[in-house]
Amino acid sequence: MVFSALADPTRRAILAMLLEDDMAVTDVAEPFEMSLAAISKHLGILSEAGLIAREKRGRVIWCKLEPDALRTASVWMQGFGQFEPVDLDAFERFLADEFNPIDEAGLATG
Amino acid sequence: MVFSALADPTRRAILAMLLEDDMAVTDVAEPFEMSLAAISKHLGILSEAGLIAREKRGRVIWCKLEPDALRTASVWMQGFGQFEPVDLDAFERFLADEFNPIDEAGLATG
DNA sequence: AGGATCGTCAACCAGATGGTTGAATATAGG
DNA sequence: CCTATATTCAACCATCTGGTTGACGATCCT
Repeated sequence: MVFSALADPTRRAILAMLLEDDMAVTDVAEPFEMSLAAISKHLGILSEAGLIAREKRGRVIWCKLEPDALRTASVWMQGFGQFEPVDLDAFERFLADEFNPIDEAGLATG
Repeated sequence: MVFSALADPTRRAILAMLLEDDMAVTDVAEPFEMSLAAISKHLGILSEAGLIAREKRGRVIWCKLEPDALRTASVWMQGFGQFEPVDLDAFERFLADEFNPIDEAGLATG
């Protein structure tokens, strides 16, 4: 379920990282202060929700954002929001603000 | 947290009901096959997430949708969705489709 | 005042969730 | 082939979640 997947700050942080670029599982895990297995589980949940896709190349699994699921859920939510068109700047603000999942998630500093 | 609040099908069903009109707690609970106390908890979570507001008039507490929180979260999600403007019809389809929370939630039939 | 209705609170319970560790699988490379 | 790397799997654990029931406070009505 998309919303359950988004409910966890670690997973939102992962999505934010993948917004920058596709990443290998190990690299996704690197900034977090938790085990690789935990991150692997999170990636499984994100994948199950359709929010990311995983593609194996050699022994490395590449993760990339799958924006459709988010768009879909966003449509649902906008149904309640009375459809004022959304502006890009607001998103930038959130990424630098308290809504920022990176701050909430237990990221290693450095 | 908005996304945790949205993660539960009962709560999404409640939001869909409130989209129609403001409702008293008892009336919100009526179609569900669970106790009033359970619904009261759900309303507390929705309220905590800023998704609804509750106003006491006499002994009745009226619940109404608070679309700002949804708009806010929707903005965040659209940040990942590459910002194609969203159309209203899509929302209508969801309400009649598998994304419909009313079907997922344990609603009494009739 | 007294009874019925509206809603929440508190205690409790089963199952889901998010984390851990250690073993297992698959691939790359010397 | 052998070892190191990349990732998942399985078992386990603590905490959160969503439900229950029964008691309670507040309000309306007669």
